Amino acid sequence: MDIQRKDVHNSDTPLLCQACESRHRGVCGALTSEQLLQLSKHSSRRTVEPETELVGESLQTKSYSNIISGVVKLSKMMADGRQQIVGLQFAPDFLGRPFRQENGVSAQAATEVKVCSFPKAAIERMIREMPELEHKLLEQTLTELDEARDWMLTLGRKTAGEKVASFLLLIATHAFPDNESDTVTFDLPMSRTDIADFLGLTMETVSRQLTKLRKDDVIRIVNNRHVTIPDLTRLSDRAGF
Amino acid sequence: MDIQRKDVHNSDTPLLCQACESRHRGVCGALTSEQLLQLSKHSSRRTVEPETELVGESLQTKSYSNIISGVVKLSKMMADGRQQIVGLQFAPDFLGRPFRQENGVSAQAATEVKVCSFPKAAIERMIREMPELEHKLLEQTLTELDEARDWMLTLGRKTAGEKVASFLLLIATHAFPDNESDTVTFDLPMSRTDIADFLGLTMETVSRQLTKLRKDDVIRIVNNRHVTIPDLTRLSDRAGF
DNA sequence: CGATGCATTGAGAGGACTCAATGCAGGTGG
DNA sequence: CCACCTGCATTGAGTCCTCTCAATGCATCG
Repeated sequence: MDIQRKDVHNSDTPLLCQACESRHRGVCGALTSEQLLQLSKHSSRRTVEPETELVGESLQTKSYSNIISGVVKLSKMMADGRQQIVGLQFAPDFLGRPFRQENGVSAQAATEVKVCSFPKAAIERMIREMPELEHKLLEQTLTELDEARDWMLTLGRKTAGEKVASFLLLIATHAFPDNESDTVTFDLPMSRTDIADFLGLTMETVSRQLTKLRKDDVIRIVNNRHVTIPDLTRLSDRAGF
Repeated sequence: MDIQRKDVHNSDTPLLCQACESRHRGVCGALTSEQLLQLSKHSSRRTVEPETELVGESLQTKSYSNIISGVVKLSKMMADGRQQIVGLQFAPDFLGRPFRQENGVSAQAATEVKVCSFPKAAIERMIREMPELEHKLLEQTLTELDEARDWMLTLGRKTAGEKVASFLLLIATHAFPDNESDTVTFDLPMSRTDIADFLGLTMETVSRQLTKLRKDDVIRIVNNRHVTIPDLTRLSDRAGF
C-alpha cells in the first residue's frame, strides 16, 4: 500500500488532526481544511478508562465522537440483566447516531479509549451543508449493517467452538487489517465475560472452547489476554468457513 | 391519522406512482415530480412468486427496487447449508445496496411480492445529484441497523419460547403499524422452516413453542398460517420485555 | 500473606436438536 | 368420488451440547 500518504495543505490542517486516522479513513476525510479548522475549534480529545460509558441509553446525545484508538463495545440489556454486545467499534469509526435517539444501545469503552468529540449541533449543521459527509456516514452505516448481519449468522447458526473461533478471527483481522503473513499476535480487547456477551454464550463455555483451541494448538495464550495465532487458515476452518 | 393524504401536483405525478407507498414513506418521497417522471420512464413493475430470488450473491446488481407489497427475506448461508435469515423487508422498503456488492446476502420473496425496479445507473446518478435521496437511504439503513441489533439480542440471549413470541410480535407490529387495539389477526408470511432460520432454531422447536403458546391461549392458529393474538401485552410478556 | 478479581475446571441438569413417526390439507388421477 | 401422493406441520423419544452451580487456580495489590 502507499506508505507515504498524500495530504495537500498540511499547513492548513489543524495540528490535532494531522496524524488522525479519521482524517484519512474516517468521516473527517469529507471535510475541507477550512471546515476541519472550524470544527477543531469546538472539538475536544479525551482518554477514558475501560468500562466508561460513552453513550448511555438516555445520557448525553449532546456530542458525537471519532474513535482515535481503542475498542468500543455497543451493547443491549434486557430487563432481567441478560446482556448482548451487538457491535464492536475500532478507530477511526464514528460514534453516535445523527437524526435519532439511540434505541436502547449503549456504548462503553472495552479498552482504554481515546476519542475526539464534537458538539451535536456543529456536526448536524455540517451534515446538512456537506453531502459528502453524509455519504461517509452512509458508507460506515452500511459497513456496520454488513457486520451486524454477519454476526447474526454467527449467533444464530454456529456452535460454541465456531463462535469463539469467529471472534478470534474478527479481532485478528481488525487488529491488523493489512496483515500479510499467516501468523498474528495481539491482546484480546475484552474479558471472558464480554466475549461471552458478544457470542451469546456463558463465560465458562468461552473458557472451555479457548482451552480446547489451545490444546489443539490452534492458538497460544499467555496471561489470559495475550494471544498468538500461528496459522490463520486453521483458525478459519474452526470458525465454519 | 390523516386519512386524506395531501399530495400537491398530483397531476404531475406519474400514474404508477400516485398510489405507491414509496412515494410517501419510501425513498421516492425525496424526488420532485419531474424526477419521479423521469425515473418512472425506466422503471418496471412486476409480481413474483414466493421463493423467487430477488438479489442473488452474484446475480443482477443491475437494478434496485422498491417493495410495493409483500415480504422479502434476506438470508445468509454457510458452506454446509446452515442458513440464517438476517432481515425481513416490507413495503415500502428499498431493496438493493448502492456503492457495494452484496456481501453474501441474498434476497428472496417470502410471500408473493410486488416490486418496482429501476436501472442501477439511473438511481446512482440521482443519488449523486440529490442529497435528499441519500439522506432517505441513510435513514432506512439506520433503521435496518437498529432492527438488526435488536434481533442480535433475540438470537444471542433469548430462549426458544421468547424467540417465537418475539417473532410473532415483530410480524404483528409490521403488519399493522398503527394498530390501536390489543387484538391483532394476520397471516404468517413464511413457513415454519423460514421462521426457524430467522430465529436460529429448528422448525420442530418452533412448532413446539407455537403449540405451547396456543395451549396457553396466548395465540390462536387456524390453517397453520392464520394467527390471532387476543392480547398483545401477554405476548409481549412472553417475548422477554 | 490473605484479599480480590478474573479465569479455569468439574459435575450435573436441562433445553434444544436429531431422527423418526404421525397428522393434515390440497391436488391429481383413476 | 375416493385413493393416493405430496408438502408442510405436529408430536414423540432419546441424545447431546450448553448452562448452572460450585470449587479451584492464578495473578495482582494492599
